[in-house]
Amino acid sequence: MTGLRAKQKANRTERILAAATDLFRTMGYDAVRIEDIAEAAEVSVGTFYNYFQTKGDILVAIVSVEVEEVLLAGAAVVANPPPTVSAALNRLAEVYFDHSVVHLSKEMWRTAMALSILNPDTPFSRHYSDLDGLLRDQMCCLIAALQRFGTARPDLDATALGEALFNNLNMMFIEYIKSEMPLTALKDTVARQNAPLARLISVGS
Amino acid sequence: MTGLRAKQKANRTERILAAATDLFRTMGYDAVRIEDIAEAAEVSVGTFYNYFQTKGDILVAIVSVEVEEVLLAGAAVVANPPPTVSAALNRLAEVYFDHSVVHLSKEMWRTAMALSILNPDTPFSRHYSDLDGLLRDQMCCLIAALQRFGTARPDLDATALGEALFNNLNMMFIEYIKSEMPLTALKDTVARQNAPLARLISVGS
DNA sequence: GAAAAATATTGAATAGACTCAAAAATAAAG
DNA sequence: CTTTATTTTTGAGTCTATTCAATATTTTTC
Repeated sequence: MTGLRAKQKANRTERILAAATDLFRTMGYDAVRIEDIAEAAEVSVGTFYNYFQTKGDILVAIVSVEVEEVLLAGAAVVANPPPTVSAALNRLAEVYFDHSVVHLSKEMWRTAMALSILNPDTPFSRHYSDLDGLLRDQMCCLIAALQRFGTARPDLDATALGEALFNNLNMMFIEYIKSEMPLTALKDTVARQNAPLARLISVGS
Repeated sequence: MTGLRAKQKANRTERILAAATDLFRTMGYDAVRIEDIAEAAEVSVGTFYNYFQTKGDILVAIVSVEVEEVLLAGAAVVANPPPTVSAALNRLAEVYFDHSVVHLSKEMWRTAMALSILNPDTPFSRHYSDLDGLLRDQMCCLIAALQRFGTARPDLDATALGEALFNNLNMMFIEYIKSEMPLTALKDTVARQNAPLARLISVGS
């Protein structure tokens, strides 16, 4: 694994990823041609396709890196949740949304999500879906944690609730990237949607 | 408006739609070229683009027709809901899913959903989003109806709940079309997710 | 009904994602 | 170090969605 080939392969993967990330961010996904990425990475078009199956593949790879960060940020919330159900749900949503929006434009998110639906069997799409699954699990863990802390009613299926709550977040995020909606409106809407559920889930409703 | 032009336009729209529907269903969306559709509709490629902005546009148009049927089927459930919250939620989900699956393959759904995310400003995408909004409203109406019937607790924000419940359905449907999951598994999963919420929403939980 | 204006059709041309057979680079064998 | 085998790179070529200037059709005007 220390052969010349392995080193060059790693190096090229990095160069292509870096070039694509930079170009996507500055010019937007659509405006970037494979030829541009290849040129910036000092590689031929054919080689690009040796490293990534499609143009979308590399975007999903880039987006996956972000989702991993979101996951990390979410773990902090789950480890130390706010004292009420409502605050906890809204806090996790806020952390998710805030982190999702730092490095990636709505266009990039739209494209990545669309491609992960369109082409679910590509390796990077699968990875993306896996990460999504982990986020969902995180929401379930949050509910379970709230139950352990005595904040949420213990007689409820934490998994079922977490899944539904996360799916709502996810769908609202899609709504957000599809529209001109500002981030604050997204958060407000989700908070409004979470409110009655939080009340019902709380101990002593 | 009864001019020759208007008649021909209507006729051509119909021919193109019919040709595309048939070809998409028999060969799958990807395998069909615009040229094929144009030929089958006895029209030139250029004319196709006079009637539909993109290849995806015509698919979204076809899918929208289905969504309109789903909407109609859902209205029947809302007008006459089952006697428990749980049964009502699951009934609506079942009606949605069953109708969605009759005429359209998973590939067609994947493509249509992906395109409506990717390209939200195209006229047909907007129409599709509007229909989605109506479905969401329908779920809200169902909750409100259950409240009127005394089945569901009246002290809850029916809109917020309906939105969240619908978004969960929608996200699970995306999961379904992305995977090999059979329809029964989709229904079971949604039923499991709805269960705790239904219990909480019901009068006298 | 002929001429002018408005609208629609057409298919050859464009652009860009993706492929693939030949060439080059690396590794393994002797 | 050569020779052979394996892996990788390469870019010209393919395929298709999409465009657009020329052509044709329909409508309007007189």
